[in-house]
Amino acid sequence: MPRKLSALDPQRLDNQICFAVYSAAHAFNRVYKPLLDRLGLTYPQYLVMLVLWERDDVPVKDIGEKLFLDSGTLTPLLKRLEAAHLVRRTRSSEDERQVLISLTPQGHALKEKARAVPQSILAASDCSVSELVAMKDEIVALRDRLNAVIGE
Amino acid sequence: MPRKLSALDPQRLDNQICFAVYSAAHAFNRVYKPLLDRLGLTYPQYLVMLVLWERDDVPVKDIGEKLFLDSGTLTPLLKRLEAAHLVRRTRSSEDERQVLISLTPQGHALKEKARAVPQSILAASDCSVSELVAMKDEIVALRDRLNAVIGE
DNA sequence: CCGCATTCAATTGCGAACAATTAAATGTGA
DNA sequence: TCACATTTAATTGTTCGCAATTGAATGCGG
Repeated sequence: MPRKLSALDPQRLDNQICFAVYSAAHAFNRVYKPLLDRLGLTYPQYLVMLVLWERDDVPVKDIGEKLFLDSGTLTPLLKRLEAAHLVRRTRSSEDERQVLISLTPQGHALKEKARAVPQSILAASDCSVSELVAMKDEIVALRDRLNAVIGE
Repeated sequence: MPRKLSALDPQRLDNQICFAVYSAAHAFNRVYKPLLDRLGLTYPQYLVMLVLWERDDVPVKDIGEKLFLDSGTLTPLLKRLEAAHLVRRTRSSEDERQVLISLTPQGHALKEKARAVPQSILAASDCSVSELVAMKDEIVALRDRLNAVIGE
């Protein structure tokens, strides 16, 4: 009978990388919360703003592809950003199916106020930049392998 | 003016480890979905079952500490597991404030049916066990450092 | 023993996340 | 041109996740 096999038991919570990732995501969320509260954003809203700060006037679909989110998540989220006067939602005239998301002046201005956020996160990570970059690349590679098997 | 600094821009989406973790968590969720559907569980419910398969008759608080979740999340989730006849919820007689969660026979039996899940995830990860263990340990260490700064 | 803080679960309200469906616009083939 | 499939958002319904509050049980100091 196994006695000290717990360190190898694949059915054990602490041996599962998925739980490590899951709980790390929540930990990030909790660290971000007070920083983003000051900006009036939730974390997913912050991600959308990051996308828009890189490229403005983007269809909902493109945002979804960048963030791996669908319209069921994005539509209400974008309506809240619109209600907060950070973005505008306009039907494309070329393709009436698309809704283009563009930044308002307030949305643009928020980028400056958000500049300190990544530094705060880096500090909370208590880790060198190079270590974080290496981890990030590994996690992204894992994510992409997982996403690859979704469509069989 | 910066031209090719995007690889260093800390405000760029793809440079943020938090987004890597966030999107990897969702990717795991999508891979788990079809596997857990067969067990009639969601991913957070599966995590609770993993805890209970390790130790039965646990107060809600202990489950919350293991999974970093609070009663606002766990109470309704546990009620759904109870409705599915996988767990029982009983007030502790020693301390009437506590609700003890115990497995039903069906709940116990589900552990066998769930045995194949970690292997499927490993296969989807397309990665050696030792690599995954190393990544897991790094991510857990990062998570614990993040959680450490929450309470200042 | 009593008053009071603490602990624990439950509740309420809001914002994701996603499956499934709907509806409108567009593209394509006969 | 017209039937039909595809694309794109929006909608509906269920489940998380958490902040804030509530209420009951417990523990502690005086």
